[in-house]
Amino acid sequence: MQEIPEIVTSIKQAAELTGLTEDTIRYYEKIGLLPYADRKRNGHRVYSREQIQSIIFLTRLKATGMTLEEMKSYRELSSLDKDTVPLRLSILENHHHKIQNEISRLFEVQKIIEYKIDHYRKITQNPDLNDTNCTSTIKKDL
Amino acid sequence: MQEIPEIVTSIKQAAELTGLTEDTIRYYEKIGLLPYADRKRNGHRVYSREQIQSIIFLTRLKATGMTLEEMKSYRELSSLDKDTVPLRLSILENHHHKIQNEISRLFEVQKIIEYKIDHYRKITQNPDLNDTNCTSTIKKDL
DNA sequence: TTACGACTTGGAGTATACTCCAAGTCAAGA
DNA sequence: TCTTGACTTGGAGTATACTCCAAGTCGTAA
Repeated sequence: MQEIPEIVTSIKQAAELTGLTEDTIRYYEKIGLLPYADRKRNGHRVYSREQIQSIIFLTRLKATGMTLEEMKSYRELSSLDKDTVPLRLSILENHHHKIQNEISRLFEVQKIIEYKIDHYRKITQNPDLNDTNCTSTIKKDL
Repeated sequence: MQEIPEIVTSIKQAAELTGLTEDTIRYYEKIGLLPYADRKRNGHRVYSREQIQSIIFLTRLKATGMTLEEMKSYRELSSLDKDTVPLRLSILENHHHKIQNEISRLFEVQKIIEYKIDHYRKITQNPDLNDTNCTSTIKKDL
């Protein structure tokens, strides 16, 4: 992780720090996922360290399968008052739950893939094995 | 998981068994991800148990983020001869690797979310806490 | 025989998330 | 002053993965 300066003075730098493209950052602002950024006198965007960190957090949520709309709801609530804390909490809990399921699913598929890899390894290491036989076993679930 | 009959005689049933919609199954066949299915005399699609299982395996790969194009490449290789085994193997190994990374990423985000949930819980359980203080800590990375 | 329901086809339309472009502005250096 | 480069905007275009629709076919039940 790069050091994030106190103030980020160009969209290019913001893109580098967040891993998004400049276009994507502008797009996120356009659809209201990111708040309208402050501009310099010449109209160029400026970001505080906190803003950059909040963008990075969004990219993490995105990486876990949250849609832009869901992130938007969450962000909109975050900028409101105390009353929304239970709502924010439930969004996070909900998402936590989804990720847990996702992780379980991934582990299951991982096991299936490992089983297949094993079969293919056996075939390559022992070319005398009847391929028809092996692949048909594998082909059962492709 | 439902029992899969030896022969599945309607696309509706195939959809129920695989969790896809009828339209999606037709779409997959249209783009060549699924082989052209046998038809009854009236033109309706029929599937063997093995074909249903292979569709289910595809849905699992998809759930792990494999694109339709990647699945298509894999499937096309699977229907070819022994020479493609090393290739199939490398596709699987590659994907296995990707899923491993994905799982690590998910765990990391899970930790961040747990941290936030914790903070929000503290706020709700102790309403006397200065909210401004707490949310600002959280808001640092939104 | 006619109506009905379950399917068929090709093709158009949609949602999501970008990605690209043209035309314009502004500040700094030659 | 002119050019260059980094940005700005609104809007159009693209990729992926469906999703929907109109028109037609087939087999059974009344």
